[in-house]
Amino acid sequence: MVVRLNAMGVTTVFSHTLAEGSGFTPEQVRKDFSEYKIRGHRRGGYSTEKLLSDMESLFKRDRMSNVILVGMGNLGQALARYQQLQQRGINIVATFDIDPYKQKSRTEYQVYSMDRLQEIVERFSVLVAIVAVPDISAQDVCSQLIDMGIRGIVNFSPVMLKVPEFVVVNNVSLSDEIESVIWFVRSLKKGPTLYL
Amino acid sequence: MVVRLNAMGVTTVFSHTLAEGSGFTPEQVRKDFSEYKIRGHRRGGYSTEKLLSDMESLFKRDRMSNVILVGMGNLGQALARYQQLQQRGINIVATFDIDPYKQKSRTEYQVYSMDRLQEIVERFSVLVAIVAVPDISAQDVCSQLIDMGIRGIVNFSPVMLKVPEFVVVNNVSLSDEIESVIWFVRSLKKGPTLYL
DNA sequence: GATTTAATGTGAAACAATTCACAAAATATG
DNA sequence: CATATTTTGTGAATTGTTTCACATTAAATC
Repeated sequence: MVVRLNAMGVTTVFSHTLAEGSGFTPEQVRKDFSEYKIRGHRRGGYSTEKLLSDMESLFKRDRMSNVILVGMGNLGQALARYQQLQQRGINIVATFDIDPYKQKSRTEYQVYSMDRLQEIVERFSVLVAIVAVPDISAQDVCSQLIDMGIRGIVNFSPVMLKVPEFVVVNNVSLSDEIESVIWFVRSLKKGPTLYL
Repeated sequence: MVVRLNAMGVTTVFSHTLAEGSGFTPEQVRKDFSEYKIRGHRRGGYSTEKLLSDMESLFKRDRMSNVILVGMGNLGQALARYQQLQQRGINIVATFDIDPYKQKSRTEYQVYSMDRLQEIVERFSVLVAIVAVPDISAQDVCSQLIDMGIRGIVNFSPVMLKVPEFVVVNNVSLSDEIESVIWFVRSLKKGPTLYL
């Protein structure tokens, strides 16, 4: 958003502008900026240029993050072709699948077989992996990854991965996201957060 | 999870079992069940069979929910082929795209052009739509959908949709999910929740 | 059948997040 | 240059969520 504004030639933004565009309240925006020592001007708002550089260093978007993608089924392939990741500084250095036929896929990426994992993780010192494999193999793949040095996992499979506490896991469930909207629409009030 | 346990012949579960498998604490599980009047037995835990039927009626998974999918790019196609949705009672009744060539896609779904929207939303009384179109067309598509009676939107585009208050929107950003893991791994402490 | 054990169910306490309210600063206006 | 206006920055109040602690129940054991 700030990128767009800056590109449009806007030099300053106000907390309420950012809030409207991002779904937060102006107070939340200011509190969060404040906590990370990002300062604005009393009356002139925030400078888009300064904001951009502050946020780049804060999120460390200045250098690209190398990640690997394991599992080249439907979702894996979609992620591999997903433009936005590059723009956000997320660089998929390699993709993997047990099935060598997935190599035929229409992705520009080469799909490696699992036995090349070690080599590539080491070569690019990759710390984060995206797991988009079927549930049955998720835990197995996950354990392998951790052994090879992976310390962060974005898990698209619907199983709770068992990991040591020094590994961070983010579980993303597309079904849950859709189901929660269905729930809201049907009941028009807040439902339980629990999906088993 | 409960489905699997029940299929395996397990007749009772404890709150701590469910907690471990789902990433919540036992207290959270019990509180949530309690709020929705799902009762267990003071020593025998919860009956999987009863749980299953209670949850089905609670989430209204007993009948299928009809949704439509707009935008058959990479992500759209992946979602259209995503098995898990069916299992969760989410039924994609039709898919749409402005580009008629997307009809050639390897999906079993027919891809309709946008002018069939009205007809199909009405015919199947669809209330929820999944939006996986490029950012530039997101707001436009969204407004059309609402005019046609859609009341819930799962938004995969990176723009904040402007909607009337009777419409519920769930914004899902795959980049954010990945970036947050990168953040955690790099800093090993909690970062800001704000991504602009 | 008395006692121990293992679980639920739920108030109360602790903690976290959000909103409110307003002083301080900087610009704009007359 | 005095006054009004706009916006930040942040304590204080509110609201929401998670954890704790324990009474209650039912089964298991002795």
